[in-house]
Amino acid sequence: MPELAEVEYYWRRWDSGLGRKITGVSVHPGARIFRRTDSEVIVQRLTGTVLATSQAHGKQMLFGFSGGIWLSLHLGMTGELSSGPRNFQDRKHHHLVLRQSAGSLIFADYRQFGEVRLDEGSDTPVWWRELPPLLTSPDFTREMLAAYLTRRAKTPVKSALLHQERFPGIGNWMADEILWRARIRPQCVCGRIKGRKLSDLLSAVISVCRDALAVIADTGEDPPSDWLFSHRWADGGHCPKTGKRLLRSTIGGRMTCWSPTWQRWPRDVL
DNA sequence: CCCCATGTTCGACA
DNA sequence: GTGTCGAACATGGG
Repeated sequence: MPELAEVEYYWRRWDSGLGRKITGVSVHPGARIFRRTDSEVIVQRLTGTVLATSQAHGKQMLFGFSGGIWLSLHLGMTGELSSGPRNFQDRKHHHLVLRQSAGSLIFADYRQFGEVRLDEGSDTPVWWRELPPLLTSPDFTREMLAAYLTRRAKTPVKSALLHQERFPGIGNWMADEILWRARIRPQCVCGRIKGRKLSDLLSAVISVCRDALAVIADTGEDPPSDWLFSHRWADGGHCPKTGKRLLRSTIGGRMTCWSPTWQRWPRDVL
């Protein structure tokens, strides 16, 4: 699930633990999510600290603890954050549980494409500060987008939108949603997107991020049925704009869905 | 048993 | 340097 807005939703599941002490940490040693930072290190460093801050940036989340400890989480394909009772009994996929007197903060990721990382220092980790500008911030500009499209001139725009170095938080369904709003075929190579279409793409990137956050981040609910979202998962879906059959195929190794008559630009592409 | 999956990384190769 | 492809990771669902 987790793309920009779902990450925002999950990140807030740990709000109940802010300002509270970590009395213990339960881990599943050897789980793949600990491939970067050993689970024992996490237990040692976090136990006894206070969860002080939390923030999200695209698909990344960062939790700050007293004593200059930073825990960052990536949800991968199937990661989830939640809270539970103090005596929460961790089961098979609850790989990391932070214990507090008032409750438990839980990270579960059954496929374990997600990752846990620990950094130390009085300020946020350097890599965190160097993350690319959020797509909803004024620092993400038309010039930036244009430059990236030029650099990836031969790449299908669908694939380019998945690059986290330029489009932090965009995932597979958001990329399809953006191109549907901009009325651009996903196979279109980046080098062809200029002028009016560049403007369409820019506003679609920003509006899909904004709207997804507005709709999903508070409740975790799916977007409404007038988005492409709910029609793109299986063969046989219909475009909410035209009512016509959606097409699906693989681009850059990822399932892609589009509306052939609605997204008819460029006309010579497929 | 088979195939598929909202992610990322890495190696091989053009 | 750019781009593509497949594999790998671990698990469950159809």
